Amino acid sequence: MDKSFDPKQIESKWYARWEDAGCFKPSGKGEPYSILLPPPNVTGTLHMGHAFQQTIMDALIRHARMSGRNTLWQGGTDHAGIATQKIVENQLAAEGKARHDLGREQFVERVWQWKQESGNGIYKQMRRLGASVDWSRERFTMDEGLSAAVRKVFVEWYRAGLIYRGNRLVNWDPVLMTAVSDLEVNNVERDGHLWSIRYDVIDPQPGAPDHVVIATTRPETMLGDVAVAVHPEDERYAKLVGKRLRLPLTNREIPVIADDYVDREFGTGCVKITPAHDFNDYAIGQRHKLDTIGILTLDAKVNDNAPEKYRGMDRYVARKAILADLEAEDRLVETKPHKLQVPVSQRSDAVIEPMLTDQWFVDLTSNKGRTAITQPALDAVRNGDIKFVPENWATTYTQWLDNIQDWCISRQLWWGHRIPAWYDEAGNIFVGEDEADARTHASVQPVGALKQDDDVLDTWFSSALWPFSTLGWPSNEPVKNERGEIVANWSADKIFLPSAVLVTGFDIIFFWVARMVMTTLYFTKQVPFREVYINAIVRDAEGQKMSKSKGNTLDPLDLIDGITLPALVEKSTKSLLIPQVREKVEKRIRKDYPDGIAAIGTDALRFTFAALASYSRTINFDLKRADGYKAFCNKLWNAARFVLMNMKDSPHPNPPPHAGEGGERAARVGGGPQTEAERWILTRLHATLVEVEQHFATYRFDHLAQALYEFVWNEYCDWFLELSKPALNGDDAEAAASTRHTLLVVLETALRALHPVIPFITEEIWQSVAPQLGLQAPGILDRPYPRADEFVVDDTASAEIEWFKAVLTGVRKIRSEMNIAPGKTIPLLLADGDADDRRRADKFSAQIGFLARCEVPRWLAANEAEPAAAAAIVGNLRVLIPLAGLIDLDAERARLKKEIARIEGEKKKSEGKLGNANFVDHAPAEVVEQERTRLSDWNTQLDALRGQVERLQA
RNA sequence: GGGCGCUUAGCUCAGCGGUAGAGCGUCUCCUUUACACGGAGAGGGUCGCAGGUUCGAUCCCUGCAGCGCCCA
Repeated sequence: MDKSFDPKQIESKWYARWEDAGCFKPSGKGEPYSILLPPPNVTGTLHMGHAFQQTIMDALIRHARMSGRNTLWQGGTDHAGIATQKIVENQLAAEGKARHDLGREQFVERVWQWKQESGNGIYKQMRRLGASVDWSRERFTMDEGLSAAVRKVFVEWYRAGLIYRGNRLVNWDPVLMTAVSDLEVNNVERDGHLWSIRYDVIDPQPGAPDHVVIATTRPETMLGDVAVAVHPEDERYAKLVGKRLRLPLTNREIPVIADDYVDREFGTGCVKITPAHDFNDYAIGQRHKLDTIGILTLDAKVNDNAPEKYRGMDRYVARKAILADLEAEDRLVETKPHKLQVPVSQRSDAVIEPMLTDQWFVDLTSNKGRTAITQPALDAVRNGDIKFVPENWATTYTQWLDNIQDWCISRQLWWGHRIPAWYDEAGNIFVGEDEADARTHASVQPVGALKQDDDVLDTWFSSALWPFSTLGWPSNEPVKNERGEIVANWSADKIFLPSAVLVTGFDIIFFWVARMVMTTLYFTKQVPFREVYINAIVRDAEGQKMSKSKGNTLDPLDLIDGITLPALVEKSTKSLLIPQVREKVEKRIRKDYPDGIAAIGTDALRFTFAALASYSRTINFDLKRADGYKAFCNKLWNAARFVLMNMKDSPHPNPPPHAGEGGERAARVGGGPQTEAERWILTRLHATLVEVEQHFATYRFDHLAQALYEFVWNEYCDWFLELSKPALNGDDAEAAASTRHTLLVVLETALRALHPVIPFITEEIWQSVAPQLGLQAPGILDRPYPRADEFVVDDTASAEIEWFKAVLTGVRKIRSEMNIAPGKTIPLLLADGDADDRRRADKFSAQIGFLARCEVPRWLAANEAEPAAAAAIVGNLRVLIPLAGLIDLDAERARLKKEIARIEGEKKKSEGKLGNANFVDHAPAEVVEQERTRLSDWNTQLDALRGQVERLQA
């Protein structure tokens, strides 16, 4: 093995070998355990969030696989309707073409081509991350099988009366020219104005107002006004209710109505009502049975319902014209600055226009829809069939479902699942798997030819079916891909439903999680998953959201492979079009990464993600932490080097010295480990594995990572490896052989325990370690995940080693604080102490000498004069380092006094507690007892320290 | 407006009723035969503020302040 760990060399080879050997396919044995991969969009490349999420999932699935479960983690991607269509449209635009120039068929063909390239990029990235997904069952939301599932669901729900078509107000993106989900609309605060406009009353009554003043942020919509509303209890306008107003510019007559939706405090208390272009107004319009007058075209220009002079104007141009005309008529009473919430499309940044259009909806709110779909989805979480982790996300889920609207599922796009509905020339609707099926189920005789609906379904409609469509539903036959390979077989694969856990971001609880629950419950009568682990959102080290325009994004591959500063600047700025932004981003990158990014490798990146994955809802990704875990990988690597260097050089060099098959079993049978150090490290291994198992069960990857980190570094490397050195080189051949074996056993076990988090390095090292133990398995994946109960707990041995560590630490402290050169061998005297101390000192004398760099410790004879010395206190034992030529008397006195002061403080605290009758009476007995023990320990130490100071005064 | 969360060492974060922790950074010493991506040690925190519950509060409760997210 090389002297230091080089991720590049080892990562390249293992993934392909694992995949070729079929390691990621279900074993067919054991209890099923599956994880649903949130299918990445084919549009993109993987970002830090994906890398984080996939690390978590991969750790879980590898753990389950090694634990003997029949695991399935199926690979796949999502067609991402709008986003993908937009990308290809942009490509066309660069060629000076629009999608209509190609026509639907050719355009879709072109998207498929692009999907092929892009999807492969994602798969490559996932492989670099080590994600152990089963690629042989790769699915795509638009492949034939999944499309069949979409048609089936649509048709069944339609025939069950749960899908309907209606002319309703929807969020319309006038740039992309499609409806979008309310979840894809951001309300952004913008600076605008509030205009007050005077509408005159027709035939005013004496004593009653002859006009009203309405306030609006969108004056152009007045062309579609159908009423003015006031609050029913507003006395100012009581006499006007039922009167008619003259709508300026159009001369239309509109009524004054009363509705308690109106906020009397806002503006003048009069609200113009435009049902065709505002959601609240639409609701009022429905209540009062008002007309709707749409005044905008689908690309947000004024249409023919408006006076001729405004027709064809863009909505904002029209606004200016209208304000000017109102001003000219002296109807503009006031203009003042106003902050308002503007709905902006996440997809195009265009301002959303509420628009009355014909769309398809899933009924989630009528009695029928609620009973069939919404309520079961709520119940599944409320009754615990599905658990959220952390559990407070269940609140988010249930509150959203409690206030849900019908789901608009149609999109005016070309890329997606075409809606399986046909219209005849009379406008009748025919729904079916295909045209023939639609005709078969027709309730009326079609008039003329049938024409299929032009629209496609919301992408989430197909994603919602992912839990079962990927397993082959609804086909009863094995499903094949275009290469003729079987990718799913519902009758056999349904054992993987429900999946064990869904790992996903909180931002798609509504989009995806809730909808999967709805569809899966409805069509399979099962929950899609038992648990939902909501992973944190990855932010930069300062907690800022990662965004390209801020220049704080990180590409996981750049962390893995490293990148130079110029390359990083180039790649981060090339897609930025605005020079100022580009400059800002470049500046930031030069400041944050003056030397570029050093390669840390996949394993260190994954370990970092794990270490950061607490229940917190964001993680701030700190490169410095990643560096620390790179060092951990190197530590592990070198520990393995040490172990292997110390193995004897022969074909079966280290047969287990104790009978038994597997290494870990050998450690506890037969002669058993010969030294206490071995029994101690095996005890620590047991404790670590107990912890690890809990942390897997509770998704506390941070604790999991820390437990393994501490075991490997602070126990195995810092102590066991060091303790093994004297044993390996000592006279006791049996102890040396046993130690050699235990070094291997613990290392091999630690590698397996770590494998789910850091797969590459553990496999690489394992390949060298396994032959030493005579293990026959081809790779670490074929080995079982270690279990705590395979290792014997020996508390006696642990106590011995803890004593040893205390002695050694005491000596080291003195050496360091007294500036004794680390290389210098010093004499060591032992004084006081009890029989145990004598026994232990005798037993560990060689190790103490070796690790403390001292002569063999010698007990002070009963009547021997004690030399001036620095002392480490271990219980009743004093470990003395004679001062002569080594230590400054004053420095040692100062050191002791400082220590005395510290312990006096602790003692006082203890005495305070025990002197408090309330504490002694009320606190649990064991707490009081513990406090008494502590006090007694403080006293022992103080006595020894004070005695030592006195001796030095003499 | 409704809901959720956060505030602990210089930085990034654990802990959550009984002796305040980790990684990185800082300081000192050391190129000791696994590792300088290392070793040995040190320093560093009135756990946001104010009340309350309790024998005891960083931890539970209430209020306040600041920060953030989601929904309307």
